[in-house]
Amino acid sequence: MTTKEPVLARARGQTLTGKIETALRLRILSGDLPPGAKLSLDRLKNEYSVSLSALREAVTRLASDGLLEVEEQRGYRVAPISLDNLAEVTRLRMELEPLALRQAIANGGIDWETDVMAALYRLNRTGRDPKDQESLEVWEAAHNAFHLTLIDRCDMPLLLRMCGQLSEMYNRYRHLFLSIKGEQRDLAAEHTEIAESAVARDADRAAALLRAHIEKTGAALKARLEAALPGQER
Amino acid sequence: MTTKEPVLARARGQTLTGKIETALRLRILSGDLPPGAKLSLDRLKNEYSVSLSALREAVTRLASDGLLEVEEQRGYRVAPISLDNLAEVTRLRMELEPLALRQAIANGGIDWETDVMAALYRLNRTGRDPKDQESLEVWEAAHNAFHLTLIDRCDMPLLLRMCGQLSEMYNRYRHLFLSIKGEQRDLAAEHTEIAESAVARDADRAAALLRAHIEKTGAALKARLEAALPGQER
DNA sequence: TCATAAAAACAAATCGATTTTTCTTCCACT
DNA sequence: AGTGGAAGAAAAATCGATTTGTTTTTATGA
Repeated sequence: MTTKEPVLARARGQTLTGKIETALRLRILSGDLPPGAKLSLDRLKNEYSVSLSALREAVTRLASDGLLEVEEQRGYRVAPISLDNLAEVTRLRMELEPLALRQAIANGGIDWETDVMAALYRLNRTGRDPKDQESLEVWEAAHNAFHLTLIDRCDMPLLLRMCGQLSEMYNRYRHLFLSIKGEQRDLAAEHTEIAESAVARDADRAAALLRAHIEKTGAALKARLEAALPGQER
Repeated sequence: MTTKEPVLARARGQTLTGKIETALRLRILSGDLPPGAKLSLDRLKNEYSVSLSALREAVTRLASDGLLEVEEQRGYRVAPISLDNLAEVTRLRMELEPLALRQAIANGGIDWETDVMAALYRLNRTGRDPKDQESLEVWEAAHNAFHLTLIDRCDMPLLLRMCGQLSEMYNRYRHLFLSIKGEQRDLAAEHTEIAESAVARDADRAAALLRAHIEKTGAALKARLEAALPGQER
């Protein structure tokens, strides 16, 4: 549970609704609002000191991003998690991100190549200290930026939006279930290979590597989730 | 421009917001609210005799479905159309629907087969009379139902939502630019082939046929759109 | 004791009015 | 004439209160 004033004040230049949306989004992605939890609009309204109208619009937007589920006349709840859902998100990312990457390789020029290598450099130079919450956030930001930079030049707004939403759901699972300790992979090597194939215009190889990268992360998450949700059937 | 009372009264059991959403959605898809048009919330509020809160939530939902675009502090406008957008929608449908179809073929049993053949039968028995607006609507409903039935059993809610949104955008282009007169294709034969391959569990063939089917429609629409938007560059 | 139904409590949906922001017009000044 | 900017108008965002619908509780009859 976070305090309210700082969170709302931080995001400037936006509309109030946008600020609340951002604040709630962070709480959902971080697990502060756990999967399946019912949202009391009344309570949130007081917590953030806003009117129902603003709050209502914020949760409507979050629902459309798949972070909340809405039952008419019965309120909102945080989107539940499940093995099925994780499998679908993984599967769709495996299809869509390589598609976007191929297009980006076709469209991108020297600027794009530069951006990719820059994002890779920053990511590989960013350390993760399991004990330091802030370093984890910085690493995640760099990781997200790297994946986005790879595909950003695909020039397909709808596809980018889909990939963005899927990544967001993915990050929630990662926050909830993936501690760094268990990681046995050389992530840096994987990222570097992907970036270098992409910049070298080897679309087939880059797409295959990206697909495998997503699949591996998905498998790791699945293992953790299975351990955390014992007895639940597919 | 439609009258208000009947439209809102027709959709029962829903929340008021839901009714407005449905009414506006129809007007956008039919072209009654043309691409790029600015929405005056004030005018719509009076037109439908509802409060701003309800209307606001309705347009927020439509925006999240990609039918409206929102600029903060500056209002909503109907999503514009373009060759680029049409190309992206076509491309994504070509990727996603076959993916869903393969999964449906893997998952579906005798019930699914039956549903597919039933939807095919209804579609092929539904005539289109260019002069009769109602017959066009009936045909379109049958057509949508057929495509949805094909992939419904993929058991991937996120994927189905994406396909649904893309189809919706597609149907808008069809309404705006595709008269039946120019159609030189044997649509019934295409649909029949797809359905029969699917039911016969020939996933590769069914997916390829569906992909080609979408591509052909996309090409036809592109030609019409190019004719209608002269001088506009890709 | 259980089932049923009325009623009280609670929460979501809607409303009308107010505040804030953006857009437009018009005037002063160079 | 052209630029800058202030005043007014229009539109979006927000608010607090009311209405409508859902859930829970309690009382009644079999």
